[in-house]
Formats: sequence, structure tokens, C-alpha cells
Amino acid sequence: MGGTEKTRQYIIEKAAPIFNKYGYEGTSMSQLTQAIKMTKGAIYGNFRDKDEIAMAAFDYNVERISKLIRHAVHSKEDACDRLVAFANFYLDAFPEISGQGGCPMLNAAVDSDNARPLLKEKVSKAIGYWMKSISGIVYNGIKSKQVHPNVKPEQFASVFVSLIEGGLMLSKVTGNTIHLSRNIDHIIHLVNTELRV
Amino acid sequence: MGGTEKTRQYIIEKAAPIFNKYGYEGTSMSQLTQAIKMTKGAIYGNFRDKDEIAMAAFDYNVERISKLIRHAVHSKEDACDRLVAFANFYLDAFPEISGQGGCPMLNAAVDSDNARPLLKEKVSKAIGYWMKSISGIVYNGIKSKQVHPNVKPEQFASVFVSLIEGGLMLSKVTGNTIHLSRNIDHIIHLVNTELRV
DNA sequence: GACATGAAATACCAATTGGTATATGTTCGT
DNA sequence: ACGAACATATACCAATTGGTATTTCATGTC
Repeated sequence: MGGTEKTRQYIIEKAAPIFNKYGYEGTSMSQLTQAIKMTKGAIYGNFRDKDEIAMAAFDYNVERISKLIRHAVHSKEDACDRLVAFANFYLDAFPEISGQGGCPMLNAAVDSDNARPLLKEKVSKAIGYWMKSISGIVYNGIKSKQVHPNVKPEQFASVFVSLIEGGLMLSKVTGNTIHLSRNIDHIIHLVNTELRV
Repeated sequence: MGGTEKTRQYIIEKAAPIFNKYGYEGTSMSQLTQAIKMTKGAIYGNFRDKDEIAMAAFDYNVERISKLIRHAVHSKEDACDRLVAFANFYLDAFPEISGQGGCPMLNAAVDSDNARPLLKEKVSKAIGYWMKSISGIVYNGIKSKQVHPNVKPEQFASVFVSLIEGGLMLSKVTGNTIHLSRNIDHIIHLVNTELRV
């Protein structure tokens, strides 16, 4: 595939925010044709079925946000600073994330459940990867004596991710950033009182 | 309405878990008729449209879980014990909640966003009520000298709710209760180290 | 026992769903 | 300049969508 790969990518870019906003069932093929400004022939020429577009859209959404996070995190050296930067990223990015329909991870997790096992598996993997990147920072922090050695990295990762996702959900549905803000304050509090040596 | 009210309630009971599992768009009227074992005439005789059933189903799901929580919480007297019982309830109830399609609050929050403003408003109110019941316990705890006076009830409520919802989501999508379990450990840790006098 | 009431069943609707078969361009290497 | 390969568009499909108009039927009342 030469020139096709470009169209395929173009279709994904246009479809991704729609799937994220309206969910799998809430997104129709004709809705996609309008956004893409191409016909169904173009879509079905590049994708087997609706599922394949939804999966590609999910990957795209996750990769997009991951790139931004990596950038924010890599600007710091110290492990604790990295975790704080990670958390603060979500506060800064909240307006954009919210405008794009919310966190793709959370959306897909809820949307895929009970009906889309393939997507669910994908979400599970993506979350596992995400949690590993958090616990990895903590592990490295312990190794380099920046984090207390008795901190449990996986435990921290669960709490960290939940506070972010929960805060995003609460702030999105109530239209008030205060919940996310409070959760990030708590994360910073945790980092400063229980992680940092 | 005499005999009708009973059918209306019956329809809601049958429809509620389906909406919770498959979401608004993922639930079709004919799917409902099969579960209810009645025809569309019966449904549309008791509800204006699909929206009205979805809203009633949401209320039913929330009320159902609220009743269980009230029971668990009221078995304790001390404010801190109540919060721990509140959190532990979700660990005990996880299999059932998971089997019913997940937490109705989280599901509806994600599902309603960007397309169902009326339901979104309902979810927002329900979450506000929930948060108030948490912060209310903390307030009472402060008043009765069971909780440190410098604890901020609303801050705690945000963290509490997020850890529960985030934990439920992570455990449901990965099929592993460890995440929820870790989060509840963290809540208990918080209660014992920062709240309890 | 005729009649009114109203809940539930039947039959139907236009519109839309995801998906496909085919036609039409367009871009290549030769 | 030709033809093959490919990308996109058109036209169409059966099935299903949410919703409605009408009919059936049980019930209680006089």
C-alpha cells in the first residue's frame, strides 16, 4: 500500500475523535463519511469493518496522548519530579482532553466492556503499559535513592491512575475542574510525604 | 395509575441491567422487548421514548446500589469506621457490580457525555449527592472529635470517589481485583493515618 | 349483559444501520 | 500510449432502528 496508507491514516485521524466522543455504537458509518468527506467505498477499501476502524482509532488516541505525556515527563530528571509532572500534565491538558470527548482509555474501557472483547483486550494492554510506566518511574527512583525503598510501585501506580481517571471523569461530568485538581494535589502530597526521601 | 405502575416498575427492573451493560446506543428497543417479554406497545404505553426508560433505569440502578451502601455504612457508628465500611463494601460487591455491567455512575457518566445532556445532568446530580454523603461523614466525624479538624471533607470525598471508581474500572477491564483492592487499602491507610484522631 | 376504560398486542412505518458489488477514475511501469 | 493495478465513488442490499396507529381483550360498572 503506497498512497493508500496516507488515506488510511487520514481516515483514522478524522474518525478517532468521533469514536472517542460518541462511542462505538454511537458512531455510525455515515457519520464517519461526513467527517472524512469520503464515501463508504473509501472506508471499506481501507478497513475490513467498523471494528477495525474503532481499534485503529483507539490506538491513535492513545498514542497521541502518550506522546504528550512522554514529552512532559522527560523534561524532568528526578523520579518524584517526573511523577508530579505526569500528574500536572493532566490538569494542563484537561480542556483539550475534555474537548476531544474525555480520556480514550476510560471511554474505551467503559464502552468496550460486555460487548467488544477485542477492544477490551486492547484497552487492558494499554492500561497495563501505562501502569508499568508509572511503577517503572518509582522503581528507578528507588534504585537511585530518590524514593523510599519501602514504597510499593504497583500499589502506587494503581492509586495514581485511578486518581487521574476518576478525577477526569468527575470533572468532565460536573463541568468543574476542582475534582481533578484536588486529586492531583493529593498525588503531589503523596509524592512529597511518602515517596521523596 | 394503578395496575400500570406495576408494569412500569417491572419494565424498569428488566431494562436497568441491560442499559448498564450495553449503554444507551448499544441497547435497542427490540432487545428490551425480549428481556421484558412484552411488546413495544407495552413499553411505549408506559414511557414517552427511549430516553425516559434510560433515565428511569439509571435512577433504579443508582437507588439499588445506594440502598446496599446505606445498609453497610449504618452498621457502624464511628465516622472512620463508616468510611472504611463504605470502601470495603465495593470490594465485597465487586463480583455482583461487575456482573451487572459495572458501576452505573461511571457507565452513565461516560455514556451520557457528548450526546445525552439530560442524562448527564442526572449523573452529575447523583455524583454530587454521593460526594456529599462522603464529605458529610467526615464533617460529622470532625464535629464529634473522631476526625482531625484540619481534614478537608470535600478534598477527601474527591479522592475517595475517584479511588473507588478508578479501581472498579481498572479491575473490571483487566479482570483482576487487585487494583480495586490496592485502592481500598490506600483509603484505609488514609483514614487511619490522616483522619482518625 | 351492554358498555366504557385502558392496558397490552399487532402490524406497520420511514429512516438508518453496517456492509457489498460494481462502476469510475487515477496513477503507475513499461 | 497502453494496460494493469489500485483507489474512490455510486448504487444498492437486507436487516434493524426508534416510533406510531390501530386492534384486541380483560376488567369493572351500571
